[in-house]
Amino acid sequence: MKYSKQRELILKTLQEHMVHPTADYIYEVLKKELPSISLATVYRNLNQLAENGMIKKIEGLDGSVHFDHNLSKHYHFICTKCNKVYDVPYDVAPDLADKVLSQTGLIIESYDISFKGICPECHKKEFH
Amino acid sequence: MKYSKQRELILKTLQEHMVHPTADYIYEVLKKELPSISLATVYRNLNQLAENGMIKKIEGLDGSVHFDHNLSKHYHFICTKCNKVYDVPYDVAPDLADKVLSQTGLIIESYDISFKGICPECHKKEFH
DNA sequence: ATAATAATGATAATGATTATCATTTTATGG
DNA sequence: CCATAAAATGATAATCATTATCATTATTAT
Repeated sequence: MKYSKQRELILKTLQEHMVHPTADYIYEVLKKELPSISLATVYRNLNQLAENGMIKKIEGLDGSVHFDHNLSKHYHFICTKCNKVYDVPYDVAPDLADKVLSQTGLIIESYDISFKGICPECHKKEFH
Repeated sequence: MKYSKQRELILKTLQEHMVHPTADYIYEVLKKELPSISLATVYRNLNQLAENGMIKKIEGLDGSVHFDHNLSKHYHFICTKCNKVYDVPYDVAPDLADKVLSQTGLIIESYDISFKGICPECHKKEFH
């Protein structure tokens, strides 16, 4: 993997955004800094970074794809109102791979939990 | 929701297939029984059934969407080779909603776990 | 039976992602 | 430090799953 300014900027942008952005969101943000950047380059690099384990891909409720720079073990909470993604600490369900192995014999490489509910922000809005 | 033969057949087909089929797979199967059926009808009804809680939508690894007639609580194992979906029993991780609530304050409506790994079938093929 | 409502089939439209390809950038090694 | 090979880019066309549209048909309740 050869260095490129675009890839560096994409990774930096992902790390600076606490939300878990989509490819298109990163593209829109980066256009301000590097107007010549192409949407294809953003997709290419996000996928490449994910394949190399430098970032993670998350699937949203509505089928939307988000990216996460946080490599430490954790899960995700997706708001059913606004589709935003939040982190949930790993220790709510540690070592599930071992449990699955002993109960089913399946060898687990990785797993992800997506919790669904209404986030505090949207919950607030419900009551103005 | 009004009765229709198409919806009944779609639900029946889903129930008869142990795999968790995609909309297109169901369409291909049903065409043999009811050649006049339209792909749009299959999509429409699967979504409608899912909205009414009669079946469940699952997101695959590659972004593909599968449907599941099994409403009892359980999780999913997705093979990273063949993308097939298998069931994992609920009791490998029961009552996570309560744990998340007490640790984060987030109110969980539902959650799904997708385990990833290589399924026994693909594992066999690796060594012929 | 009839009127109201919902569902269908066919197809066009959408939207996100990927493929293509000529050009440019990066790494390397003589 | 140039020359070459390999990889990355930007622009855009292509793809593919899903959704929207709409005229027609089927279902339900009165």
